[in-house]
Amino acid sequence: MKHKIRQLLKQSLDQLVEGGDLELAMLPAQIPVEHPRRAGQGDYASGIALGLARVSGQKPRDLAGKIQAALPAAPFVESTEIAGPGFINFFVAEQALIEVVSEVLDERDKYGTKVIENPHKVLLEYVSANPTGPLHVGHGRGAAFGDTLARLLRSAGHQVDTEYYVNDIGRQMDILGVSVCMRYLELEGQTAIVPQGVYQGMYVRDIAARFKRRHGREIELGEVPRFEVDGGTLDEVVDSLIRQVRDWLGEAQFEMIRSFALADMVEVIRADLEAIGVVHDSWFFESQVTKSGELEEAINDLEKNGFLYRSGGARWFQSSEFGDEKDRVLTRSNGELTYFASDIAYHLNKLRRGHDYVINIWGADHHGYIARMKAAMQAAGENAERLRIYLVQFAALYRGKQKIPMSTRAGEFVSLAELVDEIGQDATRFFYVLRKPDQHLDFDLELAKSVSNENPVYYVQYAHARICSVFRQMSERGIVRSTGRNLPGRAEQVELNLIRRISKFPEVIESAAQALEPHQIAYYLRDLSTDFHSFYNRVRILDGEPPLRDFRLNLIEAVQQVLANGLEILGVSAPETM
RNA sequence: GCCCCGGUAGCUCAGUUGGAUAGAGCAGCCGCCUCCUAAGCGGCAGGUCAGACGUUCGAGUCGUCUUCGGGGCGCCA
Repeated sequence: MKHKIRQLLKQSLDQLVEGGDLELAMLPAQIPVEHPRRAGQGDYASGIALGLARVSGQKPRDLAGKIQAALPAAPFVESTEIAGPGFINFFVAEQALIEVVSEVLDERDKYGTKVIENPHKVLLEYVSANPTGPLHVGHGRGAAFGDTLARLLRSAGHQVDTEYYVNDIGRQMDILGVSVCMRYLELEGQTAIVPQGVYQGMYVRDIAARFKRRHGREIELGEVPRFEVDGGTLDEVVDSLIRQVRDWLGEAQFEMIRSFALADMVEVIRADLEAIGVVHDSWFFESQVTKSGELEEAINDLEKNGFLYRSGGARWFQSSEFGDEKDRVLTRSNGELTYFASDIAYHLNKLRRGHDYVINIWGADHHGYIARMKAAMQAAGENAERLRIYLVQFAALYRGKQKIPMSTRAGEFVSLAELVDEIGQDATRFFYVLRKPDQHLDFDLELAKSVSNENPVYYVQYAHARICSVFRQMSERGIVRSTGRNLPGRAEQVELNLIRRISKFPEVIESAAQALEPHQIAYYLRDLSTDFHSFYNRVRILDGEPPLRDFRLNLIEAVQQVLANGLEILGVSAPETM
């Protein structure tokens, strides 16, 4: 409907250009059409005349009048008016609104979808937390956001592939391996040490226990040494411990434990995600780019293009050439590659798979990496514009007023799994997505638990369940709807409000998808639910005269459908009873 | 010191790319179940949009500065 209004305005403007009242160059790329805030100002309004007034040297209201006069007639427009400083308000014909109900009932779960004019093929990477511990509440936000975004974009008509990038090699995995070794020792009745810097959480014991069950017989502990952990910085102690454990167990046995821990951890994470309905299309392991040689190729590309140099025994990438604030190390002076190096190879891999855009959802703590990653893509000869990186702000966890620190290494965190256990998948997802991504999120556990019955998600679900209930009643009373969809007489205000809201659903999907803002859907559903609950309280649907009754049944069925479509995007269930 | 995000009702947050008289939920107060689910509805009250200046017909929205809060600035991941 919005597009149709815009179309009318465009035709009018074109005519004025032809008549010499306006010049083509003055026209904006997109003609503004909005919903007036106040009732009585029409269904749609455009401030186009206000914008054009200055550049064309005409008074806004005069110009608005010319535009209005040149508007082509359209059956769905009841009337137009010039209002305020020069707005053109559009009043939609009641009949056109009523037809929206039919439209929803014809299109069903397709209503509101495929609203994008030129669909893209998109690769969306999100979560990608290191497999060194279960997901915590902070990761949950990225997971809920990313998954909802994927659903939203698909719904709007884009083609989306989702991926999880796993850092499966490097020091962190060694530390995880050592941590599991220590807990395994404990299970064998030996004395183990778990100094600071080694993963402390209970989940490490669980991994060790599963390892023992599966592979306990294959491990030869031999003489367990006394581990030296004195002196040096935290990092030095940890590195020394890794060496000691490797020497003691031998590379083969250590690798066995390390790789088991990795696989086990990945499974835990996969299960954590599944518990809130998040499933990635693919999982990409960092080791893939090393084994395939892509890592070397990537570095060669940069070298060939002349953006690498050596200094202080390390190999640097000239990211400052592309707007980064300083150059970055690719190969450390000890010969090891940084994670940045394999990240470059991975992102080149993604950009070369044939998507229009590659979208990354990163935690806000990674914002310093955007410039260097885009720099690397450019240096390697790719169009960095195709890589879109979006940040999701942190979720800080509170228990009442008490802030809960979150550290995987220290084992202090509230896991996502615990959260979902306590407040459920639907409430968890809705809570996360209710905030726009660039807003800090204070997740108060006490509150989330105590107000769980007042969570907006139940308000929306309740609307859906209530409608289901009306249809159950209808069956019980043996009521059979006629197939006609006309409304006898005039619609009431509550009905029109509801229909207007339904008619906006496609616009909301378009807007939310365009802005990558899933929260718009959540707020829309809440508003739709409000309109429905109002309507429900105002009229007795089943007690009306058959023609009116049947129209209202169609109306709430349309509401039910839109609620279901919207909840599907959020990954929240649409229950039939509550 | 530099960079990113934020500051809107007592609390948690929206605010449709600069528009008309700034909204919702929770908390508070007053009403509504003989009736399809009261996890609901109606009403009241609640605001210097952190502050200042600027841009213009018009600013919660854009710019500069100040201030407060969160995060980031490594041959860590």
